[in-house]
Amino acid sequence: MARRSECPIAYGLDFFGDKWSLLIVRDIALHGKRHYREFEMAGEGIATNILADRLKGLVRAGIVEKRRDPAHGSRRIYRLTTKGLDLLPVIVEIIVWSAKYDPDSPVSRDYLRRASVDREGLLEELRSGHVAASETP
Amino acid sequence: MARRSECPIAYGLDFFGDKWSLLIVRDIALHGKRHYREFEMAGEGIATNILADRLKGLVRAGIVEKRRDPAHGSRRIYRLTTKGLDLLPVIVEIIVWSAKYDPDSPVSRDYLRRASVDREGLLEELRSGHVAASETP
DNA sequence: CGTAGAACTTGCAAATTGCAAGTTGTTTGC
DNA sequence: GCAAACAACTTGCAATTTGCAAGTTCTACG
Repeated sequence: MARRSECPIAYGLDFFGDKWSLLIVRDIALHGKRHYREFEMAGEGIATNILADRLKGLVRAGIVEKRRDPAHGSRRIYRLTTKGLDLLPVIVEIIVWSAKYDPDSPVSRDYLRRASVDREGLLEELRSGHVAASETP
Repeated sequence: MARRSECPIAYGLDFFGDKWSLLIVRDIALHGKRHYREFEMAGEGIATNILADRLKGLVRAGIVEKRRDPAHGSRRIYRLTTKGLDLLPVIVEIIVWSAKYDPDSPVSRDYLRRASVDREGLLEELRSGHVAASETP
């Protein structure tokens, strides 16, 4: 994949600039999902071939890591790498923006308050418990 | 456009979840561009029909506002609304992420330092001088 | 009036997406 | 230990979207 320009925004969008990739990151980071099946069931109704394609892209980009499930050999476990967890600030800002402009937003006032008053604390909390297996010492 | 789910991230991505929309916002917010022609020339080589389509979408979404250029009647001026300016935090976080992971990132160390140490000041500075005409009192 | 510049629109081929069905590799139940 | 059941994909194909090139419209400007 040749990059479009030197721009950092274009660089990022080349990895997650589509309607699905960040939703997969959200499922892992915010909803604790780890299996293919769970992503498929995630509410937005992603097509299974697109899901496979996006997961492949995220793994290739080093944002997500794929492993066998030690308990069930036919299952795979998907986790965020540090690079993937570092997308949390982007995701939080999208949440804040949407909460402001979506008249039917489900985001609580408390969450928004915390995002502005205790941003680092919120991010730290979201990060906790999400260390990819290959990156544990 | 029916929304995909109640999720705030999906809500946002329905507006700017593609490879081009945020680059147009970037051009206006960070590079001071205002005319169709300038967007076309912006380095990434967007196709003219796609540009027209994205601009239409951004205007419909209330993120960008379109006006006649008082000086040249055949020109149009595109500006960010408050809703569009509120995307700056998202853009800044994408810049920070890309700077960390792009080995050829052009983002200066000073910029990154400021983004973490003086986030609000940086955002305020980026916002300045970008009030859409229809929103000025 | 004729030419130019800016902002699009249109036509069409190529690529991507979405849907449905099929395949492969475990694991579980009898 | 063999059959049915999962889980994770892959494949085929129609529909939509993208990208490229060329054309159109609408104010200037000389």
